[in-house]
Amino acid sequence: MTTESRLDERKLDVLRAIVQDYVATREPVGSKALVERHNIGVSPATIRNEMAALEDEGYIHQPHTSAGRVPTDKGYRLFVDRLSQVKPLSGAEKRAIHSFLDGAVDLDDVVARTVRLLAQITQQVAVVQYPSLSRSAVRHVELVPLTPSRIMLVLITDTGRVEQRIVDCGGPVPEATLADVRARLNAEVGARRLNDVPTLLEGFAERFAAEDRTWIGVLVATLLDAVVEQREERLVMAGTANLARFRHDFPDTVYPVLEALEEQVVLLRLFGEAQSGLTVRIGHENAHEGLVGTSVVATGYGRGEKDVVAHLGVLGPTRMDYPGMMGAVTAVAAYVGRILAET
Amino acid sequence: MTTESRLDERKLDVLRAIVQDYVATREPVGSKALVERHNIGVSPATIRNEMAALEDEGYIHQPHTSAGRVPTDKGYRLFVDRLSQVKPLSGAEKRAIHSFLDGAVDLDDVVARTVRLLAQITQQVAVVQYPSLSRSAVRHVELVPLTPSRIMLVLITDTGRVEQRIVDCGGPVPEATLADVRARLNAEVGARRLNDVPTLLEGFAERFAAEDRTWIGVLVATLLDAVVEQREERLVMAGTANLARFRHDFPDTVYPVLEALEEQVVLLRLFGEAQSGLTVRIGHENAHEGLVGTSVVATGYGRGEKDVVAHLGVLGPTRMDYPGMMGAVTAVAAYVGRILAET
DNA sequence: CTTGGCACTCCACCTCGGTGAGTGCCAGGG
DNA sequence: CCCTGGCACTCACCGAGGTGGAGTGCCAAG
Repeated sequence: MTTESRLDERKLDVLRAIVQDYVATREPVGSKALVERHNIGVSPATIRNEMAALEDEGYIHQPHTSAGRVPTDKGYRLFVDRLSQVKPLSGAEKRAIHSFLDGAVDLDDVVARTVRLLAQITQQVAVVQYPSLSRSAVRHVELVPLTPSRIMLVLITDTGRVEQRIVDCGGPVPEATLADVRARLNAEVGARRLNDVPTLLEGFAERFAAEDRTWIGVLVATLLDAVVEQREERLVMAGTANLARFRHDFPDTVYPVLEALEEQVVLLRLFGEAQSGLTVRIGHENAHEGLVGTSVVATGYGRGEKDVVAHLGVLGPTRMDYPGMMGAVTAVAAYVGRILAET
Repeated sequence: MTTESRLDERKLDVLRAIVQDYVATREPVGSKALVERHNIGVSPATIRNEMAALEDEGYIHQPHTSAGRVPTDKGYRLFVDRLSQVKPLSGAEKRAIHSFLDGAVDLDDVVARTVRLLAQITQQVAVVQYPSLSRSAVRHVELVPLTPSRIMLVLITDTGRVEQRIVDCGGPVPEATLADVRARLNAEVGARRLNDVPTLLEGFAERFAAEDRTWIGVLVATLLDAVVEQREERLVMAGTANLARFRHDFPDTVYPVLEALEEQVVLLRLFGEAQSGLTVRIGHENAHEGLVGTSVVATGYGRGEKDVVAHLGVLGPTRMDYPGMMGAVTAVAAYVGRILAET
């Protein structure tokens, strides 16, 4: 049948071998070298025929006549989808995750350690997204008087995130009123999802005495602002130095890549389109000019299977060790999830 | 006299011209090109003699025979110390600072915007240190019950920084007791410098009922931990992509520089040794292997002249526009200081 | 379908002068 | 005493060949 003839078993073996060798050596792999390194029981000439077919189908590509073959993005895609499996971490790496992450004191620290860890074990650029506000729930809202007429509003979420805003009330606010507002605010939104907060607080100010409604309105508005804040889709990154080590893998320079990485928007989109599970995006699939030539391996993380609060992942040249990266990313995500669940 | 002969006026002019031309063109500057671009009223031959003297004294250096001259670190040092003055920002740049920084909502945001701004106007790598805890004062300590026996401790400083810790009390704590502790805690340390907090809280737990002393002891210990936390010497960085643009200025590669920049310790030391005023550190003066070849222009910032809470600065190739960098760094520091003073 | 052989292609590397910018030195002039 | 023009010298840079080797495609035979 056609599927059999077009993706015959040995042809896939050849593709797999090409990907592995090219990832290992960064040199176009020729038919002879291939039969030497892998014990396929056929001659170079046979391999050449297979290669010609693979090239016709767009899985590999020849930089120039009389050079070996290099996988195309399509070739890597097939490799990831069908020819490889996630490589579990070594014991040493698992232990490294434990010792590295266990000392974290708060959310900032967890995120900071995670990103450095990921960069270190993958030797790539690591990106970790802060647990998104919108998917978490309110743990507590605190109102702290700074001066008689100014209040600091502190929003604490169950992911451990803390947001703060200063509210100017326009005039002095008695401590008793403040305590009342604080209590009713917490009664209203405590333990509720942030997504629901805007609905819950509709008409909140009207329940108070007329003279207080103005500043309470401002207060609520500020709180809502903090809740929906887009900026809060924050990211941290580490391991950019690793890019320089792979500079031979980029057509001319690392510059466009570094540039793309500094644009928060680009990075957020990288994750925005990602599924909650393990996602691999290869080369041109990234749909950003600076990132053709790079692949992203990402996954969601959270306090449980279903509860994805953000994403994390690594970015490197398309010529990367996909099975290894996938293993590292999933393992780190799982461990971070466990830590989040504990706090 | 000897000083006159060793640093004669024209020789300094020549050095200044060499630095300026080299910074502008990145090419070793020869005697002929120099007389053409600057209207010094002498011939190339004369300049050659001056150059030979400057080279003897170690201010400039010849990459190879029959090439022009390049300033040495010592040459840049003299240029910065005696041959240049801080270049004020253009109106457009000042306006950019305003519009960029004015929208900040909280401390994190101020820091994030500042570092991006600095990277953008200097076209170098920008580094901003978070206002250090140790130099700021307590604004408020909040205790939020999460479960009957667990409390979230939130420390708010007058620089707008917020620290949080979770405290396990081992058993249920009545709300009334908690309120009492909160009130007395704030009475004790409110508006005091963080440095003084350990002393102020000595014996704090003893003032309460015996059955509460244990958990209050834990609480105080956690608070002190947050106060002295070293990790809090945090930094943010932006503009690493600019390094790639200057890759021709680095002997072989940007890699060691990126690597050095990823080590928090290295960066902290960069600032740690810096004065509160404007500091320029050139090439080997940085005393870090990866950073020979780079210069750092840094300054302290804070809510006033005397009140330096942290540092910020830029890092780039030694071949940088020192007067411009110095102007940008001081201007940004001043503006950030003003914003801090407002909140 | 596989295999060895063969002719061909093209990159990577090296060598080798030519060119030009820049220097150091020297002797003459103000 | 300092400046200047002249002159010989040095050396990086560049482009033009020339060579070797790896790899291919095709074909005829097994």
